[in-house]
Formats: sequence, structure tokens, C-alpha cells
Amino acid sequence: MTTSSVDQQIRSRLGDAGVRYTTGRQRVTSALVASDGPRSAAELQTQLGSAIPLSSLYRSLAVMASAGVLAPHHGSQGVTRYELAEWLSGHHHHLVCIDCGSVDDIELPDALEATLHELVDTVADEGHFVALGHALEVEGRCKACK
Amino acid sequence: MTTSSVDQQIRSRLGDAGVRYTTGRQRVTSALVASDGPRSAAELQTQLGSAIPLSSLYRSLAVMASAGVLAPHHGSQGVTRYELAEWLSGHHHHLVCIDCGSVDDIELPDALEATLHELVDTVADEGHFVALGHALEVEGRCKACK
DNA sequence: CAAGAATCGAGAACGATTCTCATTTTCAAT
DNA sequence: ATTGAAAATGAGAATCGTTCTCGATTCTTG
Repeated sequence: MTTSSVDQQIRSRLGDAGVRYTTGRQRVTSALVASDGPRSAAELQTQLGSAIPLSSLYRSLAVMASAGVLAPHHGSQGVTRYELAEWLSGHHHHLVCIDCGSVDDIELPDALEATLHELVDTVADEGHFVALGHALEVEGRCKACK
Repeated sequence: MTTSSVDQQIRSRLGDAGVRYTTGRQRVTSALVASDGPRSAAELQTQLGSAIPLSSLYRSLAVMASAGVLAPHHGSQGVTRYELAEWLSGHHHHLVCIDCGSVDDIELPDALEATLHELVDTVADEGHFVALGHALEVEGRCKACK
């Protein structure tokens, strides 16, 4: 199996930050690439068959997040879920299940995304701050809870 | 000082849920009414002069949230902040500081809010789920961190 | 191969939150 | 007003996600 393009981008970015892309970390990112939404440390550990101890897992997630490869998402019960950063996975938004707390990615059609972006810039201008990013969270029920 | 309209709405809603609106809880909600963004249990305790033990404070926040009077907001470091529910305070969005994690309320002009609402409905239709709410989070830096 | 840097693994430590339980307060019916 | 049931309180222990510590291990580079 050939190393994917995303994998090479990650390796490059981590290298620039002096962070090693070990096999354990590759397993983490490939699990996230295969996911359709953010994953918590516990979820990843299960997904990876308990192969990685929690302490290492948390450290790797933190290191890769501060290197800009992963993006954290704070959910209910104090659980932090991670997903690929936007420059790797593309800009998208989240559907948060009000029952189980799971998070699915949703994408906005380009036209709507453009509208939203303008909207955020307008708000930022009026509030005299710089918008460095934005996230739209839609609350609903996931397929499992519907 | 006359009991405010919001206070009466809260009392009524809590009463319907079989939840008592004690003086301690009134102090909590009035602190939230006076706030310009969500507040954590620790922040509220400070704001209230340590008059309410944390265990009671957490319980009151949880009870009032499940009665629909307060809305939780999950931030970094596993901290949950609460604010008045939308039917009490009006619909608004959040400016989350990427440095200190503080959250300020921001309001969208009516026209933009209408646009955003349509946008969310469109996404929900296409994804075959019901949008029960939405929250736009703009990331930036608060006044203190700017 | 050797030295230094980064990572790993196991367990302890931490901090926000929740739980337990005995006591106290509130509300409603009498 | 009195009383009894339901709900809330306060103090502390317990829980749980996460972070830290530290000795052992694995790169990477010369």
C-alpha cells in the first residue's frame, strides 16, 4: 500500500516542527483519516485495538495538534475529540448529536460557505476583532439516536 | 428592587419542571444575566464571593440546564460554561478567544441571522436530519489577549 | 558505533465534575 | 400554623478525562 498524499503532508509538517512521525502516530492519523468526524483518545484506543497506551496517545494527539496537524474539538463530559486540521481535510462543519454527543462532519455547498464566510467577516469588522476561524455547529440527532 | 421579567420566566419554567428556585439559584442566574458570555462554575463562585459551595453550584447548574433554563458551552481544558438559554437571552453566537479560552457573546444583524438560518436548514435538508439548533463560533482574540 | 534528541510506557498526579449522605429548607395539604 | 414528603444544601469522598514524571527505548546524525 502506497503512502497517501495526506500522510506525506503530515510527515512534512511534523518534520518542520521537529516532531517525529512514528508508526504509532501514523496509526493514529490513519484512523482519523478513515473517520467521518472527530475522535476522542478513548475512541481511538478502541479503534486501534488498545495497541497504544493512553499516555502515549494523549501525548501524540497534543504534539500533533500543536504542530497544526490535528484540530481539537471540545465536547460534553469534558471529552476532547481530534480530527485532521482543515488544511488537510478541507473546511467543514459539525453535526453534534444532542443525545449521545457524537460529532459528524458536514459540508456546506460552496455558495453557502462563501456566504457564511462573508457573514463572519462582517461580524468581526463590526466587533473590531480579527476572525481567525469559524465553526458552525448544527445540533440534531445522529443516525443512531434518531 | 422588583423581580425582573427574566427572573419570573425562570421561576415559572423551573416550577413546571418541579425544580425549586432558591435564593442560591437566583444569585446564580442573576450573575449570568449580568454576564456578557458563558461562565464556568469556578468563575461564578468567584463572582458570587465564594458564597456557594462548588457541589451545590454544580448541582444547580446541572438541574437548571436540564430544565432548559441554562445552556452549557464546552470549552478547552474540560471546562463547561453556562449561560441563559436562548429563549431567555435571545439568540446569539460566540467569539472564542484562542489564547485564553474566554467566550464573549456576539450578535448577528437580523439580515445575516436570517441568512444563516436558511443556510442551516438547507444543510439539514440535504443531510436528512432535523436541525434543532445551531451555533456559530468565531475564533479570534478577546480584548484582554489582543 | 556514539551522543543527543525525541518518544515510549507505566503509573502517579491533577483538576473539573459528580456522587454520597446526613442535615436543612421548602411546598402543599391538612 | 403544623406536618410530612420532596427537594436542596454542604462537606467530603469518589470519578474520570487528561497531564505529568521518569527511567527505558528508539531514532537521527556525525
